[in-house]
Amino acid sequence: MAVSKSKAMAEEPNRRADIVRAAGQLFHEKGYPGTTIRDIAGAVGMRSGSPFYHFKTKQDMLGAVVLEGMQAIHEAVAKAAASGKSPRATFEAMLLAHLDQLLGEEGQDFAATLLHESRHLDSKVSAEVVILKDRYELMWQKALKDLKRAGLIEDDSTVARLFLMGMLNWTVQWYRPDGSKSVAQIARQLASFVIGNRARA
Amino acid sequence: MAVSKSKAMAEEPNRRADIVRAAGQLFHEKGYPGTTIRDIAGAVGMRSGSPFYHFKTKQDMLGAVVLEGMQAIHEAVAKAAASGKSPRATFEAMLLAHLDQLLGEEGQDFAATLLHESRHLDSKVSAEVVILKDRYELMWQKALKDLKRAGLIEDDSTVARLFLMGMLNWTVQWYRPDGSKSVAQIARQLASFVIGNRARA
DNA sequence: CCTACCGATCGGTAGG
DNA sequence: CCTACCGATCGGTAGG
Repeated sequence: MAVSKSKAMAEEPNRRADIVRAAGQLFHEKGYPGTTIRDIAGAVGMRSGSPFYHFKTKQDMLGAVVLEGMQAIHEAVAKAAASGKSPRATFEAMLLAHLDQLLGEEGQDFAATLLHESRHLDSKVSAEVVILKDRYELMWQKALKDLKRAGLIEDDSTVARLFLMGMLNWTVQWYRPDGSKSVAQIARQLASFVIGNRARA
Repeated sequence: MAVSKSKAMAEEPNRRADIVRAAGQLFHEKGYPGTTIRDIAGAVGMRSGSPFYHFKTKQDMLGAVVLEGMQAIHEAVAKAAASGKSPRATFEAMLLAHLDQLLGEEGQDFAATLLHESRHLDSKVSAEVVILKDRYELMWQKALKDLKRAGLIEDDSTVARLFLMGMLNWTVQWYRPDGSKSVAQIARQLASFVIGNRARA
């Protein structure tokens, strides 16, 4: 609650952002149709009619969550992809970035909602998401191509990329923050699983 | 089953089974909370109150779908596991069995609903499903152990099994029956992806 | 952002 | 399995 001084971070209460965060959490937990406006309002201390001051419809809330998740995960992974390290180190950094968005504390539910609730989007936002997703997947396809060129994997096909996405995205189903594995450990193990240990330092 | 004599297949209209099938399809398409009793009733040509002649609650319908899916996929994979072939061939047969249940025409939506809508189960059926799932996953853990013992993979840990489950179960998100890959091709490619081609005939 | 409310739809039931 | 219906809840709105 540092309101005055350098109100850089804990800014004046951004209620819209609060709603998006609460909606993301609830959409992830209970699914989009299983979440009510009253759930969301309650989670941010509002009455049931008030979220509509910030969003026109429930659909728009889903759109905001999904688009925010898409942007965040793309940005994080793109940064890792451009880090200029070796193919293996770059790949591992990308894995970590993706998992961190998906499982970490920050964008957690944005990305998870993106992956599992996108089918409930209406056509307008949906079309936008498809484009962004294609662009995102291209980054991974390129990463696989680099790994193959370096002789670290054998298969850099589209299906191989989908296998990889499956391993990454399925973590949502089993990862627990209080479990025995950290996100970084999982990323490392996944890299080894895909590449093997031939090039292991 | 096997009621009278030879009217084995196109039996007297089994309305309960019709409801389970329709419910599975709809739960998979629109999610459990997004599916209404009226949707299900409509899909089998009933009025909205009639499904309750066969099931006490909507929850019970979900339970029936999920349990049926669990049983079917377990049975199919157990059979493949016991085929007595080489570790690699057995593994590939198990992959195919799992994918066939998940993506094939038969139990299609049962298994898919199982994977994605189980969180909406109430505690009673949920507990039962957890037990069955553990038993199912044990089969896979054993398959990985056999592969490692045969020198075909390096990592047979729990997390490795979860990676594998991710690759398998994520196919629901992208597989299309009219696409360029058959289920059998995907199973084969997945085996190669995990094992590599060292032992390839 | 709240109060007060609307029409629509939901899961489920009684009675046949 | 249908007809007819119930109370509860839903997404959304008007008016302040």
